Amino acid sequence: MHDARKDSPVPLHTPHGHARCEALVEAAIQAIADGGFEKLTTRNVAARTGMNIATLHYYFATKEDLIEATLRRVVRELETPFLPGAGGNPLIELRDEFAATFERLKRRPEIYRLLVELHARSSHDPSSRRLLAAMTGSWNRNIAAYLSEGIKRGVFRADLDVEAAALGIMASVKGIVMECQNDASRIPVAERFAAEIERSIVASPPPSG
Amino acid sequence: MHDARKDSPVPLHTPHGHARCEALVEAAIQAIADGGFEKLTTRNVAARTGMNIATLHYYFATKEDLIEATLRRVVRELETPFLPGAGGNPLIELRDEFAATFERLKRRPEIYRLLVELHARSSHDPSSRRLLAAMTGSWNRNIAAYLSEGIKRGVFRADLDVEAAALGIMASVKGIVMECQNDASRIPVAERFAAEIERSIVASPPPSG
Amino acid sequence: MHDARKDSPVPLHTPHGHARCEALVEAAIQAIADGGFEKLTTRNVAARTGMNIATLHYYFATKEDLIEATLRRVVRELETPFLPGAGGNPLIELRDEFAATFERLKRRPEIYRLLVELHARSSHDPSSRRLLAAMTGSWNRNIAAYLSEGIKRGVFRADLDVEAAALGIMASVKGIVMECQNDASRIPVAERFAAEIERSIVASPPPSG
Amino acid sequence: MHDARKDSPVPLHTPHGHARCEALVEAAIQAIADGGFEKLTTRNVAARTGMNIATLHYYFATKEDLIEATLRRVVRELETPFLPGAGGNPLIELRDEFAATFERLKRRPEIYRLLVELHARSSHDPSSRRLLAAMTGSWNRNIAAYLSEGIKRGVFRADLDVEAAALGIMASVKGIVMECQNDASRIPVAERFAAEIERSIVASPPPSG
DNA sequence: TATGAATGAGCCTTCATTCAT
DNA sequence: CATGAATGAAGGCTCATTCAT
Repeated sequence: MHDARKDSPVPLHTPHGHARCEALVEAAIQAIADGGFEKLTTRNVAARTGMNIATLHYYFATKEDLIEATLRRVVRELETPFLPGAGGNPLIELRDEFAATFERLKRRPEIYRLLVELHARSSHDPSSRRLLAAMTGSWNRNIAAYLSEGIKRGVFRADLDVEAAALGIMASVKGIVMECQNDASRIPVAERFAAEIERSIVASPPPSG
Repeated sequence: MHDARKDSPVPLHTPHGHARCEALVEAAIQAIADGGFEKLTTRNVAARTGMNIATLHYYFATKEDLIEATLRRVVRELETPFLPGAGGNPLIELRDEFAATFERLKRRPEIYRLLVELHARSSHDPSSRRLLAAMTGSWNRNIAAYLSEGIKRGVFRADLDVEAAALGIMASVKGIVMECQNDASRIPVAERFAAEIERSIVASPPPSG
Repeated sequence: MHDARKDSPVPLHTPHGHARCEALVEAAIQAIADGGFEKLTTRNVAARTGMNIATLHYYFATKEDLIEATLRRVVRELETPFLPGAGGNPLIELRDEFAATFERLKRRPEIYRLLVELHARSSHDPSSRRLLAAMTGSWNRNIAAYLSEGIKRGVFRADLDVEAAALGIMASVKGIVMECQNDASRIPVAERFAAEIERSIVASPPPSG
Repeated sequence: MHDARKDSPVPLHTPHGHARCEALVEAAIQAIADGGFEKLTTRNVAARTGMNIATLHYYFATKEDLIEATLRRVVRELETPFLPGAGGNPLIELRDEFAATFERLKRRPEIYRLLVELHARSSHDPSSRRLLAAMTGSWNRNIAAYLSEGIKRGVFRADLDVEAAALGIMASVKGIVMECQNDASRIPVAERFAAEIERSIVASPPPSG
């Protein structure tokens, strides 16, 4: 969709240069997580890496470039490896969906902070909107794919509204993130909610007997 | 629920003064909706109301004061009138919950833009966090209350995990908002998802026959 | 020199109005003593008296007017009542000169803070310069007068350089003020210095015998 | 005596940078001399050097930093080189004390304007107070040292109250400055006063014959 | 490749002053 | 007389960006 790895405007000849870009992006993630976009200054980011502001601008010509690279990095990190291929079990995939969310919420909350910031930003920044749309679109397709597959296999309810359910799963994940972001103690409750969603999607066992 | 109208630091003697404060807050809402907190400048807000920057500062001593008043206003506007009193029908209330969301999403999307910004901001701003926590807490209690009432009346499933369901409903609402904010065409799909949630909560009709 | 009591631009019909002017001037003295001219704001002064800024401007059209009135008040307060008339004893007057300084340094240090501010200000403000010149001039004449009188009476050394001594006494007073302003513990030492000045001016007792 | 050259918060790598700091400090001296602290604005100082305001802030992070450096510079310039070493003649040193004052009063009056401002400021600014106290303390010790030395050598009166005399000399110098600052024509008179002080300190010649 | 130095633009805030009531 | 409301003009400071080295 985008012309590949346009993260840095500078041709990164050396691996050293690549590493510095990564460091800057990671610093930007932390900076935004710490204080939102308002507090994101090139000085701050550069300082976090021990680099000079001018050096930062050498790698990212403009602040906007750095932000784009940062958000792209967030999105990449968020792309859970769905491999709904051959032997993929749709139910497992659904569970993984939620499990990955909860896991990341505990281990790398910054990413979700940025996800919320990305949503906020997408309302007024076309570039962010495109990025988010791309991410949401592919995520949505993945979910729809394994839901369909699950229905075909009889794992999920036959009367499932796939489109609505796909949106619902994404919405639930995002909503859970918002609900738990500032209060980790709500995670267990959210996990019970996730389990309930699964149950409501899974096909009723055939009446035994 | 909130401790009085401390929105403005200036004792508002006249209704005229009150109106100007309102105008400033509304302008701030639009400004944030248009460009996020990054673009929220006192100049911008003042200009939108035709006032002088100094006049803005006459009503709100600091930018932070204006932001607080603005977020408080958003929260107030978001407090859907739950009237779970006497004849309140829990199922209707649940439907109203979603209906109000969809309605506002169409008619006054700015408020939800700000809700997302509020979530983003709450990660690093204690004042926002408190405000959001207060709002979420009271919302959560309201939902839990009508879920319990519904169970008692036999409208909702007897085995419902009230706590998880309450969180789930809030998460769904927020998730739907995020999903539909930049793409109104997704609203109908989201409505189908909302209907599905209702169904999964409502008690199964007794097997006829 | 100045056309009398031009302290307030408003004809003070009522004693009430006069009292408020006084209050404002006193508040200004305190404000300047507390934070120098830099911190002298009309708001601050008005607040100290419980008045509105607009009320202050009713009595003193401009900030400059208030400052002038304030400095004039300081000068007036500083004019020690020299009454070198009839029975005036020049030596007593000299002692009173220093005594009054030390007394005021303890009891009303604000006035000397303002005196130093007045000197600082006189370097760049013509109005202050004129005021200070007038004060210094009359003070100088007074001192010279009683020095001359004292010489005539044989109380002071006959070979005294009156002009230099008059300047010296003023300089000493001002210098003592600067030396003791921030360190009251130096006052006793300064008093010994003052006594020494007296001694060096007084006529040597005729060689007895 | 002062703890290093912390005048600028920026590590001055180049002599060029050092020169610009000097230029800014000198411009600040002129600005304060011209209009007092009230007229001291970063814009004004920057303009006097032809620099940008942002450039000023590159060298001095805050206005306060610039002021401190400026006052420190004044103090440094005021520290007359007393070299009371081996062959130092106490009487010469006393004369130099006054001579240096009169000389500077003619050649570089700005410095004394700032000295008066420093005294005014020291009443309310702790940093200025400390600086002034340090300067006064070391000056006082120097004077006391050569007075004592002079007494020991029989140059000065044996019954001299060293402490009081030291304070008196400082006070006289400061008072002379205040007296002559706006009226250079008074300098000759002040010089006669200074000569008188010398005389009153010097030991009486032994009665000849 | 890296950085010290520099800057134009802009931001939040304060201030003296005015004016209708 | 007195004051609430309003404002034009600054003032201190920050920021993204540039450029010579």
